[in-house]
Amino acid sequence: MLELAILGLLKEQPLHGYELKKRLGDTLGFLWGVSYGSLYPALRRLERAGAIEIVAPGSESAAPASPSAPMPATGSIDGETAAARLRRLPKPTRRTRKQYRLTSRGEEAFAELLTADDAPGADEEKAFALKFAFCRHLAGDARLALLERRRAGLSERLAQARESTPRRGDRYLRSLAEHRTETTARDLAWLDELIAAERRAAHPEPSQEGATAS
Amino acid sequence: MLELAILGLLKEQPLHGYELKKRLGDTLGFLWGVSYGSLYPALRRLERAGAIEIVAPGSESAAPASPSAPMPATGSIDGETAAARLRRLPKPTRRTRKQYRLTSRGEEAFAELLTADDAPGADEEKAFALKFAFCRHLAGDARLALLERRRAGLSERLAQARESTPRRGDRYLRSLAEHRTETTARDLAWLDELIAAERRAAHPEPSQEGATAS
DNA sequence: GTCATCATGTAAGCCGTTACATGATTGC
DNA sequence: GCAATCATGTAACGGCTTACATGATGAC
Repeated sequence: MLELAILGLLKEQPLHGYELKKRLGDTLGFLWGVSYGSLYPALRRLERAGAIEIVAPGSESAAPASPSAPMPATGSIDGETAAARLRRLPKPTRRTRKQYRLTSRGEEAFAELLTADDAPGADEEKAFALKFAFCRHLAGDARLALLERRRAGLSERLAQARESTPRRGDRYLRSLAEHRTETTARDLAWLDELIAAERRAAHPEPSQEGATAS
Repeated sequence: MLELAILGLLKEQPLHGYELKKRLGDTLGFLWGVSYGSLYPALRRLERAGAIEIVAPGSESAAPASPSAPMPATGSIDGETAAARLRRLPKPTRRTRKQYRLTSRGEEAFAELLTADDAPGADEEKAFALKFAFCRHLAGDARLALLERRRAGLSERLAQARESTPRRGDRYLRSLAEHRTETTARDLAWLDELIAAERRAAHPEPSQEGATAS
């Protein structure tokens, strides 16, 4: 899971650990928080596995123009602090940091992780969310497969819930189960929309008028 | 977490590990699956801590009439198998099993776990769901406090999401974030209903007609 | 006597966490 | 020089999983 996230972010641009952690919390933050204690070991694992490599420290200036956030996006900071922050712009010449870049092996690994359907149970939720967050890197059919696999899982869960839920337990437990069932149903509806959109994108506008058959 | 679930189930009736696991998957199954590898060690921990104790093997027949599922609830089993299953009814005289029962220390521990507000982050979701599932054992005000703590957490999360979500990322990431925001909003609405219901139950029908002031 | 089920447990490992230790760079 | 921030790492531990090992009981 963590490795998928790392590879996904590094695919966009080379980063060092510290920055990586910030991005992780920044763009995928709503999924989960990563700590250095797991991030750095993960980076070393990935490096040993040949999925990522350290960018030669000399080629730092060769990096392409930063694709996002040229300004620090001053959120709720008072003017003074913001000004101070602008004054000490990073001046990107830190020597000790290790910039990592995805290798071609890493690209493969990323694609595999993104395509693999991991065993059900466990974090299914998070696993799907993470894959979905990166699914722009998938081909149309693979993306559709991902969505439909998830759809199948949710659908089964919903069926089970509908079958065994309503009776058992006290009023709180029932309310909880009911709420969860509703949530699952909504997730399913969301997925259906996504799938429909993908289908539309795949073969655009096959019917101008007339037959609406399957 | 696991300990709370165990104590909660044992509060209702004495059970042995194997049965406990079944109940866990049965009534709380939608929360998570427990394996023997964690269940049995947990039972030993709880026993050593004095929260539960083994029921004297002689007093087995003293158990009250089984409160639920007098029939095995034959789901999708063909007639033959079902009949066979009925024929070999448990005849509850297994010698090797260890029936556990909650002690008064266990009652206290359960109450504490149910009342404690565990540090944010982590599984917040599951932690709340579990507590809520057992919240019939709480006094009205404590239950209200639980709901309101959760409400506060969700509310903050929603605010954060609304602030930082909409811009960043590609269309998939945005769709995901949006869907999650909606889900959070619905969770919040659900909680509001629950809280309102609790309030109504606490001081019932203060207004017959006229003033609807706060 | 053999198989399925009931029942309890241990060992190894995964995946992450917190807390701690260290050091470079920069602003003041 | 001092503090804040940037940056990397290690150690210890937590909680849970899978896989394995063991054995009692009852149906046939």
